[in-house]
Amino acid sequence: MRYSEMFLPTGRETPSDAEVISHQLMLRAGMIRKLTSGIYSYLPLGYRVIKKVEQIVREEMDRAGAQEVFMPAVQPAEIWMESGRWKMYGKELLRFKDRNNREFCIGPTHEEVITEIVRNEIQTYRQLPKNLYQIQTKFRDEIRPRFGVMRCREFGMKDAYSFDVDERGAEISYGKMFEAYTRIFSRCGLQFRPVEADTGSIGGSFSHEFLVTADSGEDGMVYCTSCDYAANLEKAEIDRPEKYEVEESELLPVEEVYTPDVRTIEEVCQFLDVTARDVVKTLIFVADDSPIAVLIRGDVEVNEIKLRNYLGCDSLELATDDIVFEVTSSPKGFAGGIGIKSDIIADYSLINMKNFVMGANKENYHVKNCNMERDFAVKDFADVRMIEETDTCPRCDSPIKFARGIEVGHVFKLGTKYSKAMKATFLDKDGKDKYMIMGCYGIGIGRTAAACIEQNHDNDGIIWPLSIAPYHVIITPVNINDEKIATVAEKLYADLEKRGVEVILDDRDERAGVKFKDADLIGIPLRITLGSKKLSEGKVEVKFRKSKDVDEVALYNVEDFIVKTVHEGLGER
RNA sequence: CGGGGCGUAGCGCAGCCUGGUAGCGUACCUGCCUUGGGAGCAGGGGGUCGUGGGUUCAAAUCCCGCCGCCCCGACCA
Repeated sequence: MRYSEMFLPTGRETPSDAEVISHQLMLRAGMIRKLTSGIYSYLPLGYRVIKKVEQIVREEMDRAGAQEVFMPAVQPAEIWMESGRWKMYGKELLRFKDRNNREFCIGPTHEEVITEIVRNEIQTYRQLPKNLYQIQTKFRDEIRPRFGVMRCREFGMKDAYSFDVDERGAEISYGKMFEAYTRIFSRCGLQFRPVEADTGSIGGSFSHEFLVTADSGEDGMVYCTSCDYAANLEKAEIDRPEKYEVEESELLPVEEVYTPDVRTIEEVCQFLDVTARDVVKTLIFVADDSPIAVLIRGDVEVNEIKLRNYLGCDSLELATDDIVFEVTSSPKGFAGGIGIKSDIIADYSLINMKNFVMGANKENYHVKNCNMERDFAVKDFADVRMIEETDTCPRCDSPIKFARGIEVGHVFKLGTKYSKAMKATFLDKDGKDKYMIMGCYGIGIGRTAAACIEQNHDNDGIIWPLSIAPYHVIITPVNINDEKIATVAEKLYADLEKRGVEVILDDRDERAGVKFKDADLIGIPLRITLGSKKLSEGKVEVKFRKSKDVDEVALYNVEDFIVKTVHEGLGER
């Protein structure tokens, strides 16, 4: 395409409302424009990238045996009521009524629709397994959209759904998707890591997130320095410690101490001259309307996801001040295990604690030398804390490390959650009706492109890998008014297009510097610079955006050189 | 939903405190000049100052309501 004819509004200035680098660069490179909060248009350059990502996704999904479908964005409330999610999904589900006052939503995901299709059309095990996918616009009314296209409300997503006759089959389907995802993100030129993840509101038995490593990522992950264990921070397990008796620390008598206005762990430590490891903090939660006390060592944090999973509750939140008063008979800051009016769950971190400090359930008092069993009863011990960098790998006990990442893909083994709720059954070999075992698999398309920019940019702009670059090559004639240069540029442009190379001819009557800046900003992997001096020697320059290397190539050879470089870069032939 | 900030030309911002002809940079148009990393000079076009009301002789500026956007938190495949 001729640059002069393109709709490519690039900008020199960084838009003030863009926080992360990918958002800034997508705006500056004329890839996207915001319509309203969390809702973006893709301009031609951006849409070309999206289509490249989609194409890679299609090829790898098809290779893995999945088939593409296209489902409605607008969905009737009935199927969501059937699955139980009309109530569960909350405000993120955008709901509305049609002219007949019937309720609808805009699909944030398509488990209900696909299950509705499959249950009607599949009767026997002979028709299974099946894996169906689509690439479609989703809508999730995010509480706070941010980071441009990375966390927005309307976004393009590939979602796939597998249906199997048994657990074993479902695991094979899951494995195929896992492999396909690995290929997809590799082909997109991303550095990523699959990590064990929580299943969240989608539900199901286990899942992996594919996180693109980036400091700007919203997800924390932990990985083992020795084995291949890696998990989302909110999922990362912590082993139950061995119980051991320490001889010299015999149980001391309980002692109530006056601690006026001493509420936080920090204040308690200072006031009583102890460390946070000697203190137990007591948090009151409300799980599905009933209060529960969680005891945990003072220096570590409660992992609410783990707690929610352990309790098996739908809603979980920290108790309000009045509920705290009801349960502990004291204002916030003095809660403890002794005499509390609720069940107590103790984190594993308490197992070896003796003679610890705790709130007294009495305003302005704490208790020293508390001990479990002797002083109060714990209903159960559980792993409900956030992992720390000083912990060790739950699999092999080696040191672990933390990193941040952008979630670009998520695979779930759903089991029968939806097939049961929506009665998706098939007739098995033994003549009995059985529920299909499902899996679901998502990839955020726009987010994948944004993640790629987070990982591949420099001060001058984006650095696309060839596989998803909007164009492979940009031809930059230093002076379009120089007839010789213009002629060569035109011929090279036509020849490269003929060979199937995606090429921009920067035929604008601009100074060279302007063209260079734009070429760098939009991140085209290869630039052919045509200047009069080199041209008179029969040479042109080929500049590599990523390495900044410049190759001098003979004019007669440049077409082949480019074709070869592009093919090699795309991993062809 | 709680807290904070912002809304003035396509973009980035000043002006507001202390009311009195709406400005700067950039981008855009015309001409000259220039042509290997966002040149220079001259001339020019473009703004209901988010919106509704109030105060005032007079409101971008002061007061009240509303809307939008951004940030922090809570929340979230």
